[in-house]
Amino acid sequence: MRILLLEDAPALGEAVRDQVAEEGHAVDWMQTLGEARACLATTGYDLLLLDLWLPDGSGLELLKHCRRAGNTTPVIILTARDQISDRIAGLNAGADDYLVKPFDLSELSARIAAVARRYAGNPNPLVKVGELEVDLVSHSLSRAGHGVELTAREWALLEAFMQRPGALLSRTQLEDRLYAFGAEVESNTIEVHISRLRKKLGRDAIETVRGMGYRLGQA
Amino acid sequence: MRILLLEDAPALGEAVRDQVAEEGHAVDWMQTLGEARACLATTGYDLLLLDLWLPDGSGLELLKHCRRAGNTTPVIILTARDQISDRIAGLNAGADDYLVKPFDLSELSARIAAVARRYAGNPNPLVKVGELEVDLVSHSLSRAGHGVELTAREWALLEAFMQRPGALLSRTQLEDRLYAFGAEVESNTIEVHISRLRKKLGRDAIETVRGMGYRLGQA
DNA sequence: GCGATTCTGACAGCAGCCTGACATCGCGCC
DNA sequence: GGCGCGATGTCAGGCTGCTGTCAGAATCGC
Repeated sequence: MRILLLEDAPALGEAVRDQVAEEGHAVDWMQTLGEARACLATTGYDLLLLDLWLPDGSGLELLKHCRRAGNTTPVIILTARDQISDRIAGLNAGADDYLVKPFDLSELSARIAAVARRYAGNPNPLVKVGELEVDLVSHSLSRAGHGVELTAREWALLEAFMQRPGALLSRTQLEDRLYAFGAEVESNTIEVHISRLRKKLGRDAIETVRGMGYRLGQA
Repeated sequence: MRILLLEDAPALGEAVRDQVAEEGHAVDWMQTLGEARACLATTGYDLLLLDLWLPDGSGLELLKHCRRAGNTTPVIILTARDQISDRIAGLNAGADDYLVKPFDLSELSARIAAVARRYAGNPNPLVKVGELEVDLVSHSLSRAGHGVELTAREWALLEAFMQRPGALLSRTQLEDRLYAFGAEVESNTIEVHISRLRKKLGRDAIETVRGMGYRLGQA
């Protein structure tokens, strides 16, 4: 396959390039958005490996632009640390998979192989929290193997928790997350939504910290 | 097979010619409408590869002319990127498939192979979703074994869903997909098209996720 | 036991969605 | 050019069920 690698860190870029090349793929390694854009305009690729944070912009922009243009080339995102928010944004923008830095080169190989297979009908990547399996692409969710439907607000709540795993979120933080600026909410809306979420996810899925807020259970 | 390639850009034309020739097909590469017309008049082809924008006119004219004359030779259109209107016009004019520039030569090979298979009487690979069978190559579709005709917009919608199986697509994503940049759409066009698609595909084919978007049913 | 806090069932209002009807546009045909 | 037809965009009326609100019950900490 012909692969475009966009990664500004020299050490990592070189390592990835060598690894992938060794497996028989043709790799074009670019270090800036501009270069990558130029390559995309002139060459067809079978796979894109995108770092999100680059000196001249975000790889997300590149991805969105491609998708808007009808380009369906598979994309694997390389995110810094455990920025689930980045992953969510990436998958929403049309990425197929993601890898968290630092990653094992053999894991990268596995994902590349998986992407190749995906065209044979493999499922979307899943994020697991306890007995929950979250599919950020299809916005679907299963609990202990059984499908669960969420409403828009419930999904937004769950996303808020997933972006900062294990974090304690105050009611105010959650409100800021669910409602646009200025849209003040009175009463105990958040509590009600937490209650509804618990009914669907299981009572222990969300832990109450009295006087402080809520936390997504790690059980 | 004997293939007529009509493409005025020298670099691309040469690359395509070499690639296709390498796969054992006979290629006649022409750079103007006039030349191509002359070839068509004197030679029988198994496949036409048409660029739409040429120095002396539009490949569309050639295509329409052929179809009007009862010529059913398979046609693959090579469009500049983002020109969705061109694609729609091309398909309406009787093209069998299109490729968006820049495209991967291997993708071109795949499409040509698909044409060759059909030519040899073998069916294209079908994608099945529920009771639907979709042939993305020949742009044909059947529901529960019975053929279904879709309009251009309906195809574009269905394609968007098929390219990311199971994904939840927001109204905005779908709009980006159906309409070129800048062509702002007001009102509930997407909803209406979804409704029309459902009428043809069956009510359960497309699932509504209130407040978030739509998903192609997996049933 | 008592106050503070949180949970949850019930309900009404309305945002979001569906769909039939109509206007418009482009295209082919005569 | 005139005509007919199908595709597409727009709109409005009607319906569904999400969502915010409230109040009473339950729980917690002391």
